[in-house]
Amino acid sequence: MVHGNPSRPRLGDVAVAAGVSTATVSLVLRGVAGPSVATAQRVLAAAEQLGYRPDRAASALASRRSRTIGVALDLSNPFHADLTLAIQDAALRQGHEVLLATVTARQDENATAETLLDSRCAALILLGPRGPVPELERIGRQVPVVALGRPLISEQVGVVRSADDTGIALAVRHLVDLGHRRIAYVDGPPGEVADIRRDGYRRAMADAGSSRWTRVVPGGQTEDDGRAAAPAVLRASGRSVPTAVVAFNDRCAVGLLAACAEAGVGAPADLSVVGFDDSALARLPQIGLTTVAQDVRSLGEHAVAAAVRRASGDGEIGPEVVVPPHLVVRSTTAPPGR
Amino acid sequence: MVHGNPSRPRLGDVAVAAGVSTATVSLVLRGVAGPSVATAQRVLAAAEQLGYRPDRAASALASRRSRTIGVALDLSNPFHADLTLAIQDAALRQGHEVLLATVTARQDENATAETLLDSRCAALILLGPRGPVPELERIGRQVPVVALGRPLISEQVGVVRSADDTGIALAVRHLVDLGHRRIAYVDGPPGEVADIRRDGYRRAMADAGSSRWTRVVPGGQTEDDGRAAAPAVLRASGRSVPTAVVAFNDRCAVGLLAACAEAGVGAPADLSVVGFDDSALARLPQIGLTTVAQDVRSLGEHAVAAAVRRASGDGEIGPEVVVPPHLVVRSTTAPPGR
DNA sequence: TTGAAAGCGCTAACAT
DNA sequence: ATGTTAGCGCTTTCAA
Repeated sequence: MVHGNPSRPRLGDVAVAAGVSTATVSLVLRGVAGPSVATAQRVLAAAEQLGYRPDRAASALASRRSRTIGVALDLSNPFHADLTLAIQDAALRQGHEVLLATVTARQDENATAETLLDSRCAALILLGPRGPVPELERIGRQVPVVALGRPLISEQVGVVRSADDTGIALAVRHLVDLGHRRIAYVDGPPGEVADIRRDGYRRAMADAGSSRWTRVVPGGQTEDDGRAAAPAVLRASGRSVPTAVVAFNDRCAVGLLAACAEAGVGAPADLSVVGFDDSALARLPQIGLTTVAQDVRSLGEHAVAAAVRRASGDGEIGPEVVVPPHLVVRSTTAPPGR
Repeated sequence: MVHGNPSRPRLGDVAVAAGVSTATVSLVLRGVAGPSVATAQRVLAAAEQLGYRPDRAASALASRRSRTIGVALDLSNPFHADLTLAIQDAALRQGHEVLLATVTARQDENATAETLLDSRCAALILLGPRGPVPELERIGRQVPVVALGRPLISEQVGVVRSADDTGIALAVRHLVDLGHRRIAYVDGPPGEVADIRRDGYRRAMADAGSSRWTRVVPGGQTEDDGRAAAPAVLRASGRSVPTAVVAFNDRCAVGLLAACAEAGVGAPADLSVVGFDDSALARLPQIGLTTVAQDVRSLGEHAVAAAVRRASGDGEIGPEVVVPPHLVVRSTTAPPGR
């Protein structure tokens, strides 16, 4: 880059301006005890006046650490946007910067993590990582890693997640309270998250005394998956058709809703539908999806805290953090018709 | 970070393994001519075998440049997600990495750009930057900057954008063809983009011979803004009520649609609505918004190309790139009722 | 074709 | 309380 970066001021420039050594400037700027108040003020003034900004790359190189937290997300997932915003906020409040990298068809989870690694992030937060555990552990051996939203047991990887089973139970209980008995569940993509939610569904149904009627329909995590699940949900006749459905997540629920509407099955008149995440999607007036809301703020806060704790190596690494979700009732649920 | 980063292999390690100097390894790995094919192969093999990955920070520090493109986006804007995905793809194809940073309530455009700058990005792509031009130029003096989606004239800032006026004209023409005459426009937030789209609306109306009836209603760029615009759109009685509306963007259109529906005004039966962007929002079956689609792929490609060109300093910087949009007709437009 | 050596901008002992 | 002096991992002249 021949580009005209009029070489921004460096530590040395500040040192000269303040009439001290670079070491002193470094100490002052990092708030390390030592320099006298007088020099500190001179240095601060000089830095301010020159518009000095430390070079993270150089700093990271020299100190073998950084205050940058890398986040790997899937931009096509609206819920990830919410999570990331929360993480960014929490990180800023805790004095850290955030760098994002997105998973795409061309750049898988691994490559995304590597990109972040190459930029010397102090720690990585992976949103809903789907790759094999050994893979995650491999990354975890190179840098502190926190998996957000995926339950897994590993020394190498920190975990922050919502209580998915509780969340599904809230949804089922809500439907049961409305009078529903035949409540189906549209499954998610293979993985621990789907396992927990599915189990949560089965247990909640059993707890509600409705264990005789359960139905798990194959689904997925995108709108298309939800759409594809519709026939299986609506199939069968008479009393065997569900009056309500809990979907793996909001996107899935939205696809399901669309397909049902096309089939002449309206929500909540003919079918109650509950989603999971409370993403921006669910909040759209046109959708108005009753859904299990994950506490995004708390998840972000804990994820950053865990990442920082692991990165600084002090204190206990601590067990996984499980955040309770809550139900948000909107307009896709109602008492069963007839 | 005391963390157990088992110090990944360094250039020196590869050099030792291959029995050459670090200088040679550096040359080979960067594909610089010089080393013989034989040494090159040995080096490549050694690097591969050790799982060597260059340290971007060190590399950037030493070479005073990087192959990382920083993108500043607003995660709460679904269209930005689409754009970013396209940019990521294009960058990868052109051999560059992408780092993202999001604008939030706490971290404004400026701070976001600085974060990216601190990580030594070779260039910045700002998605729909809203800050004052001098501000952008200040950043542009420090690093090559490309503004995506905002028309502005400046030596310091490259511009890649859609032909917004043409886009609006497509929308108006579509409505006119359907038989609409009273077509209103819901404005966007203050700025060049809104100016161009508004002018496009006025011109298109004039071209359609409908210049006598025009109406520009204050709006904005979020769902709430669209929602707030509804009363003004629906106000007035008799023949003075519009039969169709073009909104500044999809989010605005979606909010407007919701408010209209609540007021008993259905689309497209009572009112046709056209959005702008063709974001994921518009594609939702529940929304099915007729909208002006920006060519995301092309915009991303050009933005990256412009950023790289500016960063490498070779070739002409070139004028702004304007990409033609096209109309996507879905289900919120139809001939006027009655 | 290859290697030696001097930095890039910063941090971190170790001196003073 | 402050300065000196090595590096961090890489690139890049300049010599060989």
